[in-house]
Amino acid sequence: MTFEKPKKKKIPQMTITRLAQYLNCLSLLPTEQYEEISSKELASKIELKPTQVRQDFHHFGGFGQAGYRYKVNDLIIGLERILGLDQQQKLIIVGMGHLGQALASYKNFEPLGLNLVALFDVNPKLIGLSLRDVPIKDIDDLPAIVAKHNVTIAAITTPTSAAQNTANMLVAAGIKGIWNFSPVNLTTPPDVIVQNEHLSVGLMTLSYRLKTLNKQNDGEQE
Amino acid sequence: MTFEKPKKKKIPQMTITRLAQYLNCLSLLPTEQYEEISSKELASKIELKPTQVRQDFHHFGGFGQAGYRYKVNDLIIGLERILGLDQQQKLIIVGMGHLGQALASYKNFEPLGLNLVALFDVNPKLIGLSLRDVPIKDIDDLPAIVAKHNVTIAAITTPTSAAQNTANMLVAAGIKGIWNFSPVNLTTPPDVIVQNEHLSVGLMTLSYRLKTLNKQNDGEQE
DNA sequence: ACTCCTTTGTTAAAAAGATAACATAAATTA
DNA sequence: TAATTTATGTTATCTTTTTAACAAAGGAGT
Repeated sequence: MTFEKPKKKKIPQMTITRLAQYLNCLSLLPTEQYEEISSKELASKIELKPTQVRQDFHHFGGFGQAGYRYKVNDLIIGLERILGLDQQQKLIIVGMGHLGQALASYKNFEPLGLNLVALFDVNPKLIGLSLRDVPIKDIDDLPAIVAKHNVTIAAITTPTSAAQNTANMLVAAGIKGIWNFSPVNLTTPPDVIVQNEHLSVGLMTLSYRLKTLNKQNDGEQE
Repeated sequence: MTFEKPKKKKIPQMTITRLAQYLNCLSLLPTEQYEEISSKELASKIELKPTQVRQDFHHFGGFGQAGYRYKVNDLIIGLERILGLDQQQKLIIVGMGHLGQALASYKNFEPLGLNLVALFDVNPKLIGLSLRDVPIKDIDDLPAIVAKHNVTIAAITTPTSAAQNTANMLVAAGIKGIWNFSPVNLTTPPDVIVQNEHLSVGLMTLSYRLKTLNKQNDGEQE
């Protein structure tokens, strides 16, 4: 009912990840068809058990009441609030290679309350151009732009070799959260949050799961 | 010593993820400087405790012997083996938008034992071109190419609306592992493994962490 | 050669997380 | 209107995972 405060108890990291998954899943639902949804239905879409969903919600007091199913809209609003997506934040992307361009064209930032302010690169040929009306700036202008627009989040999509230097520059400019797409484990001050998006880790996990599945099916031959 | 079999005990999912992180981290080390590494050093790079590292390794019998530090090369080889990266596998990418191109230019596939065989798209203007000597093919040719080269893994980088159909096609073609970059929760048979790379989930997590950090610093006002 | 320090492997304890069981409440049907 | 079904909130139990403690083993220095 309240979905207000974590009540001083620690929220498990995995719960937060799942809340984000719930929200991602819910926002993809056709709104006409799904005005309401049960924990059972939602769980099945993410391959979880209904209890897990309810327990996750319970950390925040729950989002419905006994007997009713959840109202999808209430869930979305509540989850957005918990995840801090109700307050608009400013975002930049550093490194306009393929990956940076991919991110810049990503349409789902605005619905998440993220406002893409500027893009950065060192390549003079790119500087001055725009992607989706967002200008590509010289990396030297970064501190000024971050300060001017009060940017809090930055995505690093530079080559590996430039990642740590970029991070240093971002920290110096006052960035609070780094969304890191480089494989590097960045060194940053404790008050700066780094969210790693190490693609190779996902790929390795997939490889492992494939291998173990095969072993099971093959009767563990080697 | 043996790092051979999981000994019938279940390996925690998080352990696998960490093994991948260890490997990612180790492969970035300058080889001359780091011939050996201790659990303490490795742990600090990923912000873990040394015990965690040793416990993770212990599931596989360990990689060193008491008194010695780990030999980086032994670790790398052992981890690659556990993760199934020692056996070459074939990979394709479906969807040659920015993200697909980013993936295709990703240089770290080969070191992981992944062999990028072909790229696919529906856009006639792209078909026939090449990226890093890998040809872009018509999506209609997918089944034949998968069968011919014995491709096991496919990355989905299509638009959201095409993701499920693409998955269906991949499954029909005999793909065993799907590396899914679309936000959709795909429906697939149980013997097909889906590794989701839901970017928005990472972003939401970052947002949450930023919010809670601020709350702590602000003394939980609101 | 012996002691001290460092380091890993291993086992045991503690903490955390997921699952199940149960109480409560609304809607539907007889 | 009462009974049944379906649903969530909540608490308790059980399982998993992490952390700590300890034993074994090599290397360095005296």
